[in-house]
Amino acid sequence: MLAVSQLTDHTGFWLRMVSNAVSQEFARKVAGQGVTVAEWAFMRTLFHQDPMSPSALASLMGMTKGAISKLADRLLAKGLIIRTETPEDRRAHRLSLTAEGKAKVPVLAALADDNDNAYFGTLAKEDHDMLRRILKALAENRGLKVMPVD
Amino acid sequence: MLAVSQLTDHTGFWLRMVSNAVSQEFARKVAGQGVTVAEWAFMRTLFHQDPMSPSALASLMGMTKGAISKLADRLLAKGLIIRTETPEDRRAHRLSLTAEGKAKVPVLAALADDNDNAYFGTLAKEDHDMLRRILKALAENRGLKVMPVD
DNA sequence: GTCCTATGGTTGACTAGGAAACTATCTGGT
DNA sequence: ACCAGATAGTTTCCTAGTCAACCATAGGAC
Repeated sequence: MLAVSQLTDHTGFWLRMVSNAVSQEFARKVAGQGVTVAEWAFMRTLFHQDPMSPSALASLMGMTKGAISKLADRLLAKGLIIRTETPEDRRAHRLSLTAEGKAKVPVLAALADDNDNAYFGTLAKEDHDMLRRILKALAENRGLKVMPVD
Repeated sequence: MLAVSQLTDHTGFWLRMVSNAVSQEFARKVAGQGVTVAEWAFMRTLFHQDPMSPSALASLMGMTKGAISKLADRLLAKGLIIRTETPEDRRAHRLSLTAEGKAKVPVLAALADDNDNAYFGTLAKEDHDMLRRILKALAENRGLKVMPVD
């Protein structure tokens, strides 16, 4: 059959379009603070449990340990985290925010709040609630639990 | 202020989570047909207007001309498109689907339909309609018009 | 007709991630 | 005690984008 559906027939198309716009705008905002979105996700995760091992980070962030290793290198170079060895297990490392890193998290969190508001604050409250409810249901349906970083 | 909002407080978080899951699942499906999502978007665009210049593709797909140039190289290597010079303007090229490329589009389009259905077909009709309406409104609010490829 | 600039496309340097190979260390079975 | 996996991280190679420099050609000003 040669019938090719329109792109805009797909709900996934609109979802992706809006999601990309929200993410790209956020990326621009955090870039103003000298960090990438992945770096922000890393710092936020550490902020809530500090210290943490690279592999725990990888699992929470849905990234490979290779990616985490390099991400940690960059944050280290920026002075936002420190990496220490553990005496109990000489293979393991512990990652921890520096004072500078800790101080940056609330600033970035405020940008995240702003960004969400800028996009979804324009919706009527009932539409916003509806949207959240449906998205959450879709996520739970699928058993999604990993942080969306990319 | 040290209050750092929860990740899950943000609608953008849920949006990204679902959007990524839908896209990654689709990427897996088209990979089974030997193409990437970007290649599919390229072919679909060409299918609806053939031939087309690389720069027109770039503009429609929201990618740089550099990316389109390399994408075209890959599709060329796979025998899915051809690249011809134009006599009127010796700088310009024209890209066109091969017979094989043309034949592949409906197959891939069916996968896109399947994927959308698999995710959103589970919603109650009124929820699905609501979701589409809200997403479209958000997109139009922001004047979004570029195809979300990434 | 000759420049000067705009345009179409390609290429190279760079970024960020995944997959898999690799190194070091730990742990459990014997 | 030893060795065979298992586990923690790093590194290398690959892919797929962007950005900016580049080359070729077109087209207009004069």
